[in-house]
Amino acid sequence: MSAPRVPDGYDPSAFTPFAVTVDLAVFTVRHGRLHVLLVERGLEPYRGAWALPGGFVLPRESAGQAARRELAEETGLSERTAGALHLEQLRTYSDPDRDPRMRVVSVAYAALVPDLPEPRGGGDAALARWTDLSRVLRPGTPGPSGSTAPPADGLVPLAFDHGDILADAYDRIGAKLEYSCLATAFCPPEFTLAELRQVYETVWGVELDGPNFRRKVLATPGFVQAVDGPPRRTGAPGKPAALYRAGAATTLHPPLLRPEGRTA
Amino acid sequence: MSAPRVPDGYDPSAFTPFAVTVDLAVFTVRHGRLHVLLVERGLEPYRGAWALPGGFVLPRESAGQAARRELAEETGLSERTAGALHLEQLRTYSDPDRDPRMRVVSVAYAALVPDLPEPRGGGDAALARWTDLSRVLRPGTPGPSGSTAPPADGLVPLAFDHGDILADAYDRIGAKLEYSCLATAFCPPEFTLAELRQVYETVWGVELDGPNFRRKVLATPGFVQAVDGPPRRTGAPGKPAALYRAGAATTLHPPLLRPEGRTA
DNA sequence: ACAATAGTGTCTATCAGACATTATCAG
DNA sequence: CTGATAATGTCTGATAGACACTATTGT
Repeated sequence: MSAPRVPDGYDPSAFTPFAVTVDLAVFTVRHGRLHVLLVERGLEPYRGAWALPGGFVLPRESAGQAARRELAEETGLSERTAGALHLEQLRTYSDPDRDPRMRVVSVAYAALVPDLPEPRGGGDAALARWTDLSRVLRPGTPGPSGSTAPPADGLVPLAFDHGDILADAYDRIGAKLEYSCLATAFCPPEFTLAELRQVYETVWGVELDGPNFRRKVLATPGFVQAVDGPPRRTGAPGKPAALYRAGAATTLHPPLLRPEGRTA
Repeated sequence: MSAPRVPDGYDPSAFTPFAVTVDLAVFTVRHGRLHVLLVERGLEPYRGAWALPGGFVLPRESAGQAARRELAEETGLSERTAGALHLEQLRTYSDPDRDPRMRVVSVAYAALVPDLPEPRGGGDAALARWTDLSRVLRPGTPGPSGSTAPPADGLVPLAFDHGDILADAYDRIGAKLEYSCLATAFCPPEFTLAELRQVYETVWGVELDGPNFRRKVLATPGFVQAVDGPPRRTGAPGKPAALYRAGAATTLHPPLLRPEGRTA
């Protein structure tokens, strides 16, 4: 609760001080594979290990504002551009021992961005790299496994409990694709239905039927919006595809369920 | 992030100290209506106003542990009994001005409990009351409205941003009923399908067709599990109903969508 | 011409919703 | 018997998935 509702006589200022940070799981689709933005740690502990980008919440900031600021810093984008990206609070991690130095609770956010150039911002962003998710996470990972991720097989281990956070984030966006218009956040402002379909296929790791996907998407009012301009594009063989923009809708009714009921 | 990944030379101990609390939105179904557990504040600010139960996270506790401890205290149940109740992290509220006295971030949890006796625990629980949700929240509330809830029409205003938290919690459980087995958490250990159906009807505010509901629930493996004992119950007229227990499944595939696509 | 991709049309098994029917209780 | 509730069965319109087919491009 905001105000400690405590028995009268209790000292309301006797609270335990915590540090509060935000951690970001920034996803994008590159070359048909899901990637996540990671930074290399320059300080102990976990020096040299990979971690999710993030940082402290400042004295006059909400966690959401801190997350958006960090997102702009780490991607090297302007605050204005980063402000348009999809950012969503995931959950908060508060295990007393998640940071060996002090008591830190971290509010995790998931961000979805279209395919961006390699991060080349100043300062922190210089250490940031897009990493293929399969190098960090096994697709079949049960998600919120026990505590800090164990050094699994060929995977790159992440600092702190960031492996757990990343697994949770991956689960969440996979589930949200089913009942929200979120997939458009992975696409550039104008996109083809094939590109949109590939977002689903990449995140879910399945193949979808083109015609059926088209029918479903176009039947959902407000999901996408046709661009009337010249209906062509790309220099590849095949019939040119029509372009669409993200529509006004935010949720899908009914949902676009992934094949084989695996929500786990 | 857990560890501040900051430029070398920055002092990692120069973090802003926050107080961290948990707030609980505890729901139950009483007399066919959705109720929420509220406490009356005995201290300023918002003295005498109603608020969600909650309290500080202790030095060696996770937020989840704190939420479970508070749940036990406020409901007057034993830690053991409360440990079996459904408790789920909602999101974290961190507006810098959400508490006028100091910087407090609060991790909100939603708890679902079967119909319990009026809370009569010691201390804090003495101030707790089950309150009909319609006295606090308009069903058509857009949920995460702007900032702290304005003094709406005939509604009881809540302290701090607890009106927003409660609206978010209500949205969440309504949505979760669609794709999870959560509804059984509102029921006693053994329940009839009519009781389970009434949970959906109460939370969604709709009427469902009995036979179709039955068909759908029984067709979902692991949702409910028949109790082989005497298939009777209650002293009311009508054919006695068979009893069921919650099954092993946790998610529903495919989901049980509420009528009239209103997820908003 | 051929391969490749976009888009249209069709068929079918399945499912949700509506509702009739039967079974079993209390009074 | 009457009213109420549980449980079963039936029908129908909508939908998802599979897939054939046409249209338009690059090579």
